[in-house]
Amino acid sequence: MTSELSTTSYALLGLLVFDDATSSTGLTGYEVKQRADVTLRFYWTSPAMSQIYTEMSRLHRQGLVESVVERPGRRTTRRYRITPSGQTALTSWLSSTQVDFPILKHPVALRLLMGHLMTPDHVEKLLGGYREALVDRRAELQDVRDLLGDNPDVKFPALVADWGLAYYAAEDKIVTKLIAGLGP
Amino acid sequence: MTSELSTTSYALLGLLVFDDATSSTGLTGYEVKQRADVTLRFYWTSPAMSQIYTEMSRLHRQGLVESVVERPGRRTTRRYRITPSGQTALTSWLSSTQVDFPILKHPVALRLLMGHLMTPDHVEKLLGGYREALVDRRAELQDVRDLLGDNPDVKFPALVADWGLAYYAAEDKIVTKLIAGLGP
DNA sequence: ACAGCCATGTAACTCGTTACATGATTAC
DNA sequence: GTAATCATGTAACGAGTTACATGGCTGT
Repeated sequence: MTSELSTTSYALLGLLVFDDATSSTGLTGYEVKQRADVTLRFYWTSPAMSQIYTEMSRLHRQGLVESVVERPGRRTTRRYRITPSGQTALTSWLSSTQVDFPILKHPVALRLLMGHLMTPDHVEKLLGGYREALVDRRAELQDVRDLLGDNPDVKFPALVADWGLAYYAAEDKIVTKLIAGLGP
Repeated sequence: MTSELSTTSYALLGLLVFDDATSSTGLTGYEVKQRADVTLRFYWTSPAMSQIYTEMSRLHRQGLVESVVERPGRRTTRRYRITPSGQTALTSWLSSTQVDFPILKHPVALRLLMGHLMTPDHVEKLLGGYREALVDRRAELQDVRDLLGDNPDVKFPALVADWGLAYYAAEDKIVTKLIAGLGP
């Protein structure tokens, strides 16, 4: 019955697991998207709203999440919570599956490859623009990191955020050197 | 006429540009795949064979590449070369398009996020396994880098390869620290 | 003769996106 | 009252993968 799920499905299930720990009534699709935007976005992807909803129905169909419909006013809101079956599925995915090597889709590096078709000025602008974007990204992730603090409940998310921050720092250093060494 | 192409299309066009500089008769789809495997793979993706062929027909339909059919024996081989129109398209893509921030799909970081569902031993194995994979990857890229040498024709590919090597080195450092700091 | 590489393509399918469509609630 | 945010879903499409199907050429 539990046919193969995509990694993204498991990622979303992971978000629900964290919510579950806070013994809440669950998350709406909308809220799942918000969580994804501050976590998954940095080292996986934050799926589009439409995909979140499709993914939630899929998980529900497979019994990995349960949904409760709320009607506080006139609006219908559906809250999702992970089920014990979902917990099991997630844990077994964590332990059993072979872990793929990360995939990097780097438009800047791709363009730099063809640097001989650009003016030196243009190449420098390309890399400079990337550095700026990197600074912004890093600041966004730093905000997330600050939010996590040293709360032991989110020890691992904090570790991952630190990882991301170190990665952005390294990338910044590399690109700075790259720019400096362009002339000769 | 030149409707929007995907980044992957331009990446493949980029491979043909390098081949063109060597004034060859062009590349077969099969050879394009081989080139992609040693360059694009590290910072974009190396498309499946089937996609290479589809992409080549698309580029051909749009006049960005020309194809020559060879029949040395009984087998039909089609070689692709970039056209002046393709050169223009590539150059204008390089200068005009807004450059997206890199996308990282990191299965290891994603799993670490849910570290509280794993045993400490398992977490360590996860990260350790990643470090090993990283070493392999790095060696593969180093081979490519060595091939490029200091030939000025491939100055930019060499720069990008160096970038990749520095990235893998940084990642290795970060993960090593991460493993060391897991206990407390 | 047999393995392994060279070579090309189609078909079915999945994942994910954007566009479309709709409407309630909240804060100013 | 009106803009922003909350909230949910469907439809059409694109990009990319695996599976399928076919066969020539080369080295041992």
